[in-house]
Amino acid sequence: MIHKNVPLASQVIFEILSQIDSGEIVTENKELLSEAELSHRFGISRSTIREALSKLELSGAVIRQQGIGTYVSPVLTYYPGSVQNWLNDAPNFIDLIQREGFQADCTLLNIGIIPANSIAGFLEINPQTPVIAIERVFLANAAPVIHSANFVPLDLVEPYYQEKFRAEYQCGQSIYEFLQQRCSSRVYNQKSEIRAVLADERLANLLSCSPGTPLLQVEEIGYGSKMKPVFYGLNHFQGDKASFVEMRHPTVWLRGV
Amino acid sequence: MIHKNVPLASQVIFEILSQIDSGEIVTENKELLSEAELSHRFGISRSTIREALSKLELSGAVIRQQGIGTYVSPVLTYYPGSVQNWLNDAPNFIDLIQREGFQADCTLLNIGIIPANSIAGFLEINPQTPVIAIERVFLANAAPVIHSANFVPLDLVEPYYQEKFRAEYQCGQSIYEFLQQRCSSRVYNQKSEIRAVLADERLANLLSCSPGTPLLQVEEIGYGSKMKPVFYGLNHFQGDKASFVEMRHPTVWLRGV
DNA sequence: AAGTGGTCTAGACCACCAT
DNA sequence: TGGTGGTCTAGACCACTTA
Repeated sequence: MIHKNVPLASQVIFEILSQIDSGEIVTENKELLSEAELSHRFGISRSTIREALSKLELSGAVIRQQGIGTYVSPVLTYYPGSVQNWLNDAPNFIDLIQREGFQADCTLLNIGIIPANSIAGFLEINPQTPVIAIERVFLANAAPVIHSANFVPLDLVEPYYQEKFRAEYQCGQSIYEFLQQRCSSRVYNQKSEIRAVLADERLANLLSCSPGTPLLQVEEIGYGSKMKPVFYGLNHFQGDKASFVEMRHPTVWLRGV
Repeated sequence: MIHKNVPLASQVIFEILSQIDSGEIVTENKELLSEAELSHRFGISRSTIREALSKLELSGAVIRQQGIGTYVSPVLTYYPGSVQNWLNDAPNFIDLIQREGFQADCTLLNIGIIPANSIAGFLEINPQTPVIAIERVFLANAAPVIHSANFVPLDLVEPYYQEKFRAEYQCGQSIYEFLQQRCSSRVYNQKSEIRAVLADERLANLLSCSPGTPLLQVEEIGYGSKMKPVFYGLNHFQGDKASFVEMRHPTVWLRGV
């Protein structure tokens, strides 16, 4: 069942993940069918199969070993049915909280236009350049768990929206959705820096915890078209309620060089 | 200057990074030469050029935009000459500390054979199965900054080494080097979970900080051949002295699905 | 020796963006 | 309209592992 206007490799990814769930194409102890076999079974060239497998490998879903075969990650075999989660890891805090089974809410603390000042460097603009600042708290079952501050250069925001953002801002929206909808900008790339910090008076107050509580601080710079910085974000997560999971692999591995 | 037995794509990656540094193939405002132009200039098929660019994109070094072009990451343009660091992100704590300009040292706290017990699940073995446990502290300019505990199933360790690990263990070695050298195992894939925690009495003592100091806790499971778990690690980083940097990008992005 | 994934080519066509 | 990156194919050969 081939759809038009959807890359074959994407459809192959979806098919492979689905059939991993149902066990159709996993021969035994996590081993996947060979590339040649998949190519034949789907009626698609091996190059395209390989492209799909590459993406799956990079997302940590499988590993491939020359001369042996392709193996399925325990993350997938532990949680069969997790295909959808695997594909859509959209970092929307509301979704993130709901996915964990909590009632999710968002409170807007502040929204306004200020000079970039100390974050000008991250956004590669002048300190006087105005940015739109958005400060929010996200709640899980009514308890605050994430504090989030985002800053977007004002000249990116579409003119019509600059006039009425106070009235029309949608609080639950992720910064990516905001950039897409209000700035016609996509985030292509993002630099994240993760640290452990203690809650100060203000954060403790906003997150309903005591000062000195451990927090995960995530500082982000998002890059849009032509590597132009489109937002700066500073987020704090309650340490005992949040964690980051990451699958790692050798990124650029140079054999012999 | 083409070498044999080294994949062309790897050589292309190296050439591209070098020539980005020297500015040869960056036309203006971070824009790279087109794929066709690179293909012609290197005398290599466009598919191979594309493979190299894919890896560079996934490592965050460039972004590509359909209909526009390929752009170089600020990480590279900010720090020209950083090519080598970009290629070798070997997670060896000693190197990591030295790279930041400190004197690096390592202290072995404990090494021994114990039953897997509570970490058996992570290693997919029985609780009674023996594992080799290695507990270390890493120091920067003589101040302890990282506490590291690693556990490797004993049956992976080569028999000859099981007898004399106490005498011959090399403390500065990363767990990856240990697995390679003493277990003939490679780590293909790794799951990392990052949290913020407070130092307890014992950790505070080992890290020369007061109880209640914020720490980054990184819990790791390394997977080797055929997705077999080869080590479990629990590391703690002094929060104010360590941070993780990560370049993100849409991992598996399904157009239209 | 057989089977696996890894590399590489040449060429075709499509989707997107600027002008 | 022309140029860019994105998709896809068919086929060849290489490198590695296991038996």
